[in-house]
Amino acid sequence: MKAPRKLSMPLPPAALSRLAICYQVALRAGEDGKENLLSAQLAKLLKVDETLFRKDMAMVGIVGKPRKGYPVGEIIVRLEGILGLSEFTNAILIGCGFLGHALLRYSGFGKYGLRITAAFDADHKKVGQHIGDYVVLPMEKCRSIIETFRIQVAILAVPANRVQELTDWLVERGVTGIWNFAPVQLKVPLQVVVRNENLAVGLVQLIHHMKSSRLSSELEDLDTMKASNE
Amino acid sequence: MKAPRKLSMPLPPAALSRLAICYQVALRAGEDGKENLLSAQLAKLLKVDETLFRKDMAMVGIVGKPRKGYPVGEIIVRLEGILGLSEFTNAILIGCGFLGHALLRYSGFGKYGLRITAAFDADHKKVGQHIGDYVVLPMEKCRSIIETFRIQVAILAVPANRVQELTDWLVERGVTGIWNFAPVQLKVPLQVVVRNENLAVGLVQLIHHMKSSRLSSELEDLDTMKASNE
DNA sequence: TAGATTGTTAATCGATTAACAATC
DNA sequence: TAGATTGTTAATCGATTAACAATC
Repeated sequence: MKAPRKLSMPLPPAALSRLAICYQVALRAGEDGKENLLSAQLAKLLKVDETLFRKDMAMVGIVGKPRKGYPVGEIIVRLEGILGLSEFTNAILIGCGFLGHALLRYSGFGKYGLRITAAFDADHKKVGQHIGDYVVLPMEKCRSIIETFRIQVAILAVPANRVQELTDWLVERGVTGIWNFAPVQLKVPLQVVVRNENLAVGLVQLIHHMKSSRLSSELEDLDTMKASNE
Repeated sequence: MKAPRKLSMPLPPAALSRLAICYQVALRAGEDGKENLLSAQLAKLLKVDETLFRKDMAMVGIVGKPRKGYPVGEIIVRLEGILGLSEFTNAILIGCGFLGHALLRYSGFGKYGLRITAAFDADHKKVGQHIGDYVVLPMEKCRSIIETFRIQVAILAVPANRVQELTDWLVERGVTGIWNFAPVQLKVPLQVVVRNENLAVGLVQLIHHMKSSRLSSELEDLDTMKASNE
């Protein structure tokens, strides 16, 4: 067996997202009482080739047994380590509009190592409002919270025209990770990591896939017609 | 010049998401009154190599002028065609919880060719509620709306344990595109296109990037220290 | 004209798949 | 043992980058 990669060695981004999904699937299978999963099953769910899936497992040091498959428990434990889910990361959320609401109410982040420490909004009408377990704080408090809790990550659910300015401010105050929900490409210094959650990209992909798959099935129909004429 | 690809020829997925982002950036630049953009500027925003960006432009038949750059107006018009944003797609939204709320309130989908025709919820307590321009309808109405408006796309913001069953039902009724916001890998027939908007994947990527970039900067520091000792 | 910038072809790189060996 | 399934090495494929030519 080849040595699995070290804990913090960066994983190829494509592999990383497959592993994140694999973790989800394994969690769910564990809840259903499954103890082992075959690479064929998992690969089908993830829509990847079986071989690729096995390579991913090998890469993170998860070993399966021929005829039994991969142990669900070990997938979960290993991936928690590799994906960095076992240590908590402190985050703040800024922007308590409808999207901010939804994010604050979503209880699933904890499972992925993210703890939302506080929620802020620049709109004083929103300050003081209760959202789930949170009370919306004014931006004036933001600085001290960042310092006190050593906040590393900011989740930005603010309007597109505010987000760059806000980002600059946060970066100056030491935030090194931005989870950006506005459809804007942020300019940040090299040491800051930005992840854009850009719904438009998803939407474009969906529509484009639909159009091109419709087209290709029409072409197949044509082929079939031709073939049946011959 | 090489011939640009035909309208519905499928684009490589990576290129597709770059183009979607490019479209966003161009829209914004247009609003700011910019008439041309240099490949260097755009590439920097998209965090890709300039050459790659130019290849993307060439692929969709957008031509720039040396020393002037690419015309913003043409980027917008061309990409609207290529990305399929000029024809409308009818969609329904199912699940009017906090996330569903946020999606219904978000007015930006129209710009990307998606029209949300109606919103549904299985919970009768939610039925009748007003959310933005919508009134929540009961699932019983879903079937007739799908037929009447020839709905192709369903946006699913329902709990994870319901989403597969709902998907099966929708697929039987002719829906061919699913925009899934639950963290579940859906099983669908081949002709159905699924796009998962999986926040966990984004979160894992963000955290992993932060950890590995922190690590690599520490390694650099070590290198610098070594170098200065020599 | 010279220089900046676009456009294209060739080289590289990394990710995926195919083929096969190892193991239960 | 035979057969199914995992694990690994080699081959392929596609995407990105480098080098350079074309153009304003």
